Amino acid sequence: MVSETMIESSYPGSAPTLADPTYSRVREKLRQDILSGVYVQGQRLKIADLTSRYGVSQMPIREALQQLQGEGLITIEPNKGAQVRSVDRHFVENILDIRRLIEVYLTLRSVAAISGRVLKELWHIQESYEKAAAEEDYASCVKFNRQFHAIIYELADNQEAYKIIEHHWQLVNGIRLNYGFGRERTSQVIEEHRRILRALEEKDLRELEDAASMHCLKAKEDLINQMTVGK
Amino acid sequence: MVSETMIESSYPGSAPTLADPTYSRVREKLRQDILSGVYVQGQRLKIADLTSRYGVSQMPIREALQQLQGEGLITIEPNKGAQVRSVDRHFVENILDIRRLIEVYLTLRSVAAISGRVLKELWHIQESYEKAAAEEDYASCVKFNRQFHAIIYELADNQEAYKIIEHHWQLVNGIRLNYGFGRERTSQVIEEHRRILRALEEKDLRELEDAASMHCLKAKEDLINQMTVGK
DNA sequence: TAGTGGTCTAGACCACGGT
DNA sequence: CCGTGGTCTAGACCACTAA
Repeated sequence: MVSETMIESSYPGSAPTLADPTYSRVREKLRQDILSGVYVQGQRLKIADLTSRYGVSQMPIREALQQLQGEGLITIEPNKGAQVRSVDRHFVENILDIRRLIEVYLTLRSVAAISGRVLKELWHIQESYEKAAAEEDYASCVKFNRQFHAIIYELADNQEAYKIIEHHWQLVNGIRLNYGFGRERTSQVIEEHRRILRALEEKDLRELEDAASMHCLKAKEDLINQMTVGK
Repeated sequence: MVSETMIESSYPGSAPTLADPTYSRVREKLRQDILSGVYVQGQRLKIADLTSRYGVSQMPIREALQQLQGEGLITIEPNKGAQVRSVDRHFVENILDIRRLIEVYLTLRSVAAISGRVLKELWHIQESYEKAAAEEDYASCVKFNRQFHAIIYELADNQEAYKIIEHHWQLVNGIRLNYGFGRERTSQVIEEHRRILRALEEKDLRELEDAASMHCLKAKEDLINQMTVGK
């Protein structure tokens, strides 16, 4: 019997668990490799190569590739296989434009369902964010930021739209991991979130739309900036 | 029953190379069955049942289910399998709201890349649409409508956004197959397309935004109306 | 014509959910 | 504890692409 060597499970003898199946590990490894430039733009990802490199069979490789295609990191052309897509400025702008459309829409829709209890929860998360920011604990910042928006978006009662956002999250997150945040981004985020919260409290739709839109535009600006600096 | 024209490739523009693979046939059959009410809302779709019903193994069934989940027709919960989702008013509104956001955005963005040659082509398609409408050839209407928007959206240079639209197209199309169009919808579409074309010619962004938005809103209104009548 | 991709079968194993 | 879902392997076949 051939033992699994290239990609290891948590411990010897433990089969792939639901939490961490093989295709998931392959996907994460591939995402990282693509974003950090191990594969050059346009490079073909051959199944045979990947199976031997990772020591797994076709299926998990295919699954991982499909998912990465869904994120937009690679393209799969029929009968030609997978190609690494260049994660360039234009591509990132495209993604973030879509995010902005949907995030503004969801934020506006959330107003109808917002309650005092939810507002209190949001302010509490905001507080945690600010604390984490002060301690330069950026991992927590990312977590609280996600929670903040997740709560709002779930109130908007459009699961389909929310799924699209979620879908792009991993990708943007992956890019962030490579390029980081701008120095003053966290303090900007704090201000922007506060502005959104105040508009939510007042149920001022015009202000809320502008606040949410600006929040996305600033995020886009920062990420694009980090990418050009990082190069 | 179902005409050959409705069976199309997943990739717009390229002909299906393989004679419909198994997962594709299963997917189409399932989509039709769900939309026409063979399965009741919330019903579990068990793999074992489906494999014996269609006489194929697990893989193509899984593939089909995954794709239908992507369209939103079913939900897949971890360790609980697939459930039929109710294609109700709320769900359809959610989808069409997203479409509207993206379609308006793409239409506005296309302005920068529009040329006299493209405009001529669009007017030509519009002419074909009107002719097909006069002859009550609705299959052609659907085709020309799709071409009309496809040309505009491709000019907008945001493949990611376009993919989202394409993704929902099959679903909306499937719903249309079951409920049809409102009696006067085609003549409304003609007027709406003409308005969009005129705004494109004038490069009047404000008018264009309104025209595109209204076009989507009217389409949504019509579909929702057909669904409530059809019930 | 060889290489590669796309799909499918058959069988195996583990993990989770409800009886 | 059994049914079911989720995943993986191994091997096979055919279609398409490119040399």
